[in-house]
Amino acid sequence: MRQYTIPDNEEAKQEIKKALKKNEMITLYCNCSVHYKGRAESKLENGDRVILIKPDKTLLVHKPEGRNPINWMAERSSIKTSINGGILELTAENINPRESMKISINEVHMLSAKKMIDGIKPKIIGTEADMARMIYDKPTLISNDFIPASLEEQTKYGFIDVMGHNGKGSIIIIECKRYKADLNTIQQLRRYAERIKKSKGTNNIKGIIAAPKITKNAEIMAKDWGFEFIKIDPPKYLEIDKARQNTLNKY
Amino acid sequence: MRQYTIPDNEEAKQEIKKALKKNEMITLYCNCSVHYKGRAESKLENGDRVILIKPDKTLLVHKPEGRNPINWMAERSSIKTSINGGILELTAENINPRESMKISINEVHMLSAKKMIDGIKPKIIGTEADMARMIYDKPTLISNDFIPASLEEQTKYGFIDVMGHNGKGSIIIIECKRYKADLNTIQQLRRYAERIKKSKGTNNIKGIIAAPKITKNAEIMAKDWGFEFIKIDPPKYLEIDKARQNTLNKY
DNA sequence: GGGGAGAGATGCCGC
DNA sequence: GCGGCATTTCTCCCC
Repeated sequence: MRQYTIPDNEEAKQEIKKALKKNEMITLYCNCSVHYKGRAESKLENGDRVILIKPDKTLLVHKPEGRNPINWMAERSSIKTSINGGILELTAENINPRESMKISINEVHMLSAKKMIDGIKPKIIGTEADMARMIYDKPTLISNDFIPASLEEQTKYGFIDVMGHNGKGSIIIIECKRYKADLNTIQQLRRYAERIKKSKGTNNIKGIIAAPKITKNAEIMAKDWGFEFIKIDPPKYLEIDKARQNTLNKY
Repeated sequence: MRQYTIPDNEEAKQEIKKALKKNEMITLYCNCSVHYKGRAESKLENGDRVILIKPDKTLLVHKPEGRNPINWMAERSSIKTSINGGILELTAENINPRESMKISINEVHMLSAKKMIDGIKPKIIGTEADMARMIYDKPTLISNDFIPASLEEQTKYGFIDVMGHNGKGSIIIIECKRYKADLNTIQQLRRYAERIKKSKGTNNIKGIIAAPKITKNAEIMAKDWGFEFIKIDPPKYLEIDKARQNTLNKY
């Protein structure tokens, strides 16, 4: 762990070089301007920022507000340091997509660098895939005659969250949304329905939207296309655990 | 600017409290685990992380890789500190959407805090809106008879990038994409076209996709629906400046 | 605040 | 690599 408060730019440059070489996590508090050119072009005038350079050479420029970096470079960027007329310059380059960034630092308020280890991945529950699994495991959430057949089925035109039938010749396809179904959701379902109609040569297809909420316009469009909206919340921890247990108990 | 290397947890707690009160930008290098519950549920086991707490009370937990935080809380979160069995705990709460986070910190490797000022917003060029403006200013990019009428217009049919006609009774609607048009793009255009057909009672509508690239399937679907794909790149700095100058010169 | 759509979206998985 | 799509998406803008 190395820390420097208000180093002069030459000292900062040396420390950054060292830390980059060692693949350390680098944090800079500074006043800087940023130019980016690549997928678009952007110019950010002088202001106070926090710069994060990660061991994988992801570069983030953060303002004092907001969740997202105001500028960034994707991982594996090639980062160089130099001093030009007293200004500390960081340049970063990427190929594919071709992009470059120049950060002009007037003053470094603070610099820290440290080796970091973290191979841990988070467990997340309550995603759309979890919803689909819940419905697959408990089809009565949809209807008493729903018989699920496949989960997250890959078709050429996208994957269908849950697919099945009603035992009376109707194919049932379900699109899950973890928050709110919108126009896009209906279009998605419509695209699947059209593909199946075409490939199976049947009109006997029932489309279902499973979500906790739906926008007004999406509801109208769903009705227009004969789709049904069923209010279903994404699962919580315990329900998931129970469902998994049930699945395990079956075998 | 205050910096502390390997403070004990009690000292770290006091400093964090102070910095929170002063709305400073706080950075923590630490080993911690994270629990999140709200829009979903997640659990992240112990590892080395960088925690950023912004003056607007956005909280970010960053791993040594990747552009996005592995866990976060939206701005205005209410953050509290405590020590429990030697573990430094940060809890954050938000209402609307209801969410909470608990970070359990084993050891603080480094802590820094500083007041930051930055009201600057970036200028970005090369967005979809820039593309639409470019086409509006130079309609021959589309065809020799295209007469643009509206730009980025909120119609009751939706948000149509560029809309116009060909002087011979055909309505022309253009959907721009700054990178690659996909199935979604076609569906979007299709939705607009359908709504206009319905409300104007005409079939004389030409849909155009303007983008540098298009996916294979999107191209097939576009042909199915009689839409035309025109390869157009988003504008660069100089072209934009020229276009703006032209627009200015007109008035 | 809801609804709709873009973003320098990112990230994941399947082919 | 492309393609399709979810995301604790975020962010902006309009109604």
